[in-house]
Amino acid sequence: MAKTDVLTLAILGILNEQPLHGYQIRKRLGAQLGPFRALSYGSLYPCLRRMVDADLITATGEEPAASAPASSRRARIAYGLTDSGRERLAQELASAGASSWDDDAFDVRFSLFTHTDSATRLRILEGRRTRLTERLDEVSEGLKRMHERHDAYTAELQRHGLEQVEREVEWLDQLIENERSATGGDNNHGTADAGQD
Amino acid sequence: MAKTDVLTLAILGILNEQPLHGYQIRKRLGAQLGPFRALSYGSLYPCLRRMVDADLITATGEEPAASAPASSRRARIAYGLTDSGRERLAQELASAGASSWDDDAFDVRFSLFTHTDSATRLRILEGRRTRLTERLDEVSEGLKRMHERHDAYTAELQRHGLEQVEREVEWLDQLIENERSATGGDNNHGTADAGQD
DNA sequence: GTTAGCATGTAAGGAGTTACATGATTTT
DNA sequence: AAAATCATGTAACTCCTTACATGCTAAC
Repeated sequence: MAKTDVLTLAILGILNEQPLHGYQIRKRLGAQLGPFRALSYGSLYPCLRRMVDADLITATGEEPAASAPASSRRARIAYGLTDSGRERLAQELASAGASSWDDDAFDVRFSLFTHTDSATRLRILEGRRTRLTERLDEVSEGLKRMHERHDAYTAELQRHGLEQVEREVEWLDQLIENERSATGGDNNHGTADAGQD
Repeated sequence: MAKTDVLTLAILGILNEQPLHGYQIRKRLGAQLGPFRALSYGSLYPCLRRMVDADLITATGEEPAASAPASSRRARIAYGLTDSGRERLAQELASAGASSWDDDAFDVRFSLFTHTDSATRLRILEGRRTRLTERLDEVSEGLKRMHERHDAYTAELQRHGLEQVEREVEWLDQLIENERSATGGDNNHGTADAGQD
């Protein structure tokens, strides 16, 4: 099973809704994953190229119709998923490995939750939660063993960092709770939206 | 004026207090900048090498004393600042350019605030605050222009991201206020701790 | 005596950015 | 007609990680 990196997955998710140009993919990515995470073209286009080579997407050059042959517009390439790409996306959406809750992967997986089944959503949220609390523990351990104490500013930086992580954990707790109560009911939407129809 | 990257600055700051081995520098870095940010040796040692070449630090091999010539212990290298290194650190601590409030540089600068004068601290905090509110604005703009709406999960991710940034701004506001009231008084400690004594 | 932690390094490679190079379309 | 935005791409470079290679020292 070929490895799918985070960027590839994000693009697969975006193109699942509709074919788009490279430029538009970039904007979408920026809009979905926040103000940061704005990817450069120097990263995007080579990735699209690789995806075409791997037969996950097709590049459709907009060929000027017979109507206006004179104004041959510059290549505007629309990228769309192949069957193979749709299959790969479905595969990834059903998985919940460590790479789903890494710092850089979690938000991409989360932004695809509408197309993920409830059980997988829960596993990812819990995995992420465990990852964060592990970190919290590491810091506490580190603080205990630290012989040389921090100055006031360094301590404040540390305190603030811990607080941010704690809040993230609370956020996850809420989401997990919601997910659990929804599962008890009837709501399990989107299970196979990415699959074959 | 030679450019000082973030890692170099962090090391300069750590070695200003006492000479340390590479291994210890790494631990310190991890302890000061949080559980993440743990640097690999593959990054650290080449940087130390560059710093030695640039005459910012000296590498002192621990030579076995006459007492125990048999157990010639493996090279344990203590790194310490040169005068040139101390000068460079003082220079950096007095500056407050854009590179002081970038995501990856801000916490390093902050962890050195004890050795930074009050005016510079204030400028850095304000610069960081401006950077963050600019981001907040960008997102709002983006949301306004977005035609295709987000699904519930993507919206939640966005909301949470904004909330985290807002909290960071509140944190900065507190720090800025503290800094202002302290300046009014007498407190301006540490101004030239890194300078010549 | 064996595991865990201390200690130093190199080589290969991954994932991304910046700067460059080009040109079309829409808005002001 | 100028400016902004849409649009595609490449080459060089930066920064960092992983995997490897080596060996000492303290604790259990």
